[in-house]
Amino acid sequence: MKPTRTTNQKRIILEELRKLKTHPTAADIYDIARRQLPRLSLGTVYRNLDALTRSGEIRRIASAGAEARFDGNPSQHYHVRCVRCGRLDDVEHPKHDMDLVAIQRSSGYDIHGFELEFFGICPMCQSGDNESGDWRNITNHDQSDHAARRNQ
Amino acid sequence: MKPTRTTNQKRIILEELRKLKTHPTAADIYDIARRQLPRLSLGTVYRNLDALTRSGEIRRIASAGAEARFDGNPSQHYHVRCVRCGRLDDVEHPKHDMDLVAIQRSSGYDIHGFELEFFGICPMCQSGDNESGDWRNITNHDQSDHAARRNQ
DNA sequence: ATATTAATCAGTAATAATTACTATTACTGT
DNA sequence: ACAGTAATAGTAATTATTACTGATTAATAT
Repeated sequence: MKPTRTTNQKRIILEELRKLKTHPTAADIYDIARRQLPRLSLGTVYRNLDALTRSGEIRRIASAGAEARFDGNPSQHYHVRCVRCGRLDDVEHPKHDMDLVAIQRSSGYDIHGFELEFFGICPMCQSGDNESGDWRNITNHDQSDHAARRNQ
Repeated sequence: MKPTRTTNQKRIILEELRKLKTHPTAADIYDIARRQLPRLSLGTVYRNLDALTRSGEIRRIASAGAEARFDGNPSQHYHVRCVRCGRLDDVEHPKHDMDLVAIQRSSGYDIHGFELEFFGICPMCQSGDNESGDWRNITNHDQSDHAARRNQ
């Protein structure tokens, strides 16, 4: 019912995202995929990332107010985010067995799943120069760092 | 070292947020607080919500690409989000004891805490008209619903 | 109480991420 | 080959959030 053509653009976006161990933004993927598709448009990247997320082939990772990150590995696993620089890593998953049924009962929601994200200071920032205090107890990037990462 | 004055604006923003059981956006709080402070500026709302979040008096709730939500209850508890309409509720917390030390060891991060968010379809959307399929397995609002909620 | 002064504010402009729009391109089925 | 339509590139628009500037105002010391 939902038409879904496998276009070159979609295929390459998915391939490139799967190659990465990191969790890039839409703009990151745009930069990378454009090496193979010079005429690629950013809108196409967003559209395909949405479609791939909806079909469950990738995951869209929630983050506070900042840009969305994408994860080529759709299987259940968790993340750690650095509250200083915004870095996002996978985490060895302790395999938590949430009682989704109980939550379903108490909330009335039809529960599909859950997201678990740890936050703290990454190794680089621990040993680092970044003198600024904590920023948004739940995440968010240091503007300058982020800009730097993006413009390199 | 961090100067923090108790202004009328900050006090009322905090009071109003605490009164609410819901998890409003900055714009929602702006609308509400303006009933007492007609000259209030949206920038002031953002600035104070940031400050309150940093001081730990409130919580900022993240979601990918969507607006930030704020929670007047800073104590540890979890949320459910409706993937159709974006509604966000508190959840009876099963009191999970995460082994933060283990994650700290395996990740190298200095872990401060974690976020746990469930997602699914809220009661209203279950019994509802909303025919659109799932939208972003991790959150995000149905535009029209959201606009409607906002403009009422 | 009053003056001082630096934090905060209102108002507005700017930024950044994302989405919407439109004419064109390229699959797909006949 | 051709019609029909999904998807695209390019661009404009929208939305949330942040930055800036001159005016206020809460805290502090007189």
